[in-house]
Amino acid sequence: MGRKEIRRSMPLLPISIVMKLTDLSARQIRYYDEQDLISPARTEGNRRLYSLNDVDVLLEIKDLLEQGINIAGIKKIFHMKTVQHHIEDEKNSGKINSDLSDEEVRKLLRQELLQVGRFQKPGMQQREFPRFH
DNA sequence: GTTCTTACA
DNA sequence: TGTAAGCA
Repeated sequence: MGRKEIRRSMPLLPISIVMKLTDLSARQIRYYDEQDLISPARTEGNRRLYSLNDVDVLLEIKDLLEQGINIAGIKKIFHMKTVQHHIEDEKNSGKINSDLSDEEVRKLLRQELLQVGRFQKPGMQQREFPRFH
């Protein structure tokens, strides 16, 4: 992890500030924490301290939520993003994906993304799904 | 005064 | 998710 990432993951903000920054309620922010979508640090007094990175993730969650995707779908999308990042890391570290080609992996991820549509909140209007390359 | 957990509508 | 209670 580089210095830049270390700064972005530095615990700095109390929940009141994060609420204003994301326009999410304390209830929602704590709930997404419970769902392991974010992992804010804690003070000695057990108060959550959020990083700029946490704020970014919360904004992403908010965006996906507004697109009608539920928590299960958001978790899946985040997981896919993680997998994709690992693939890119391997690629950049000189390693070669022996079993599946890069294109095949993207194809699989795309298929999974389409399945996220089954994680739509009931009674919500359909909107375009986020794109993956 | 602010935040936390737990519980209930 | 909102809100209230009782703590820290």
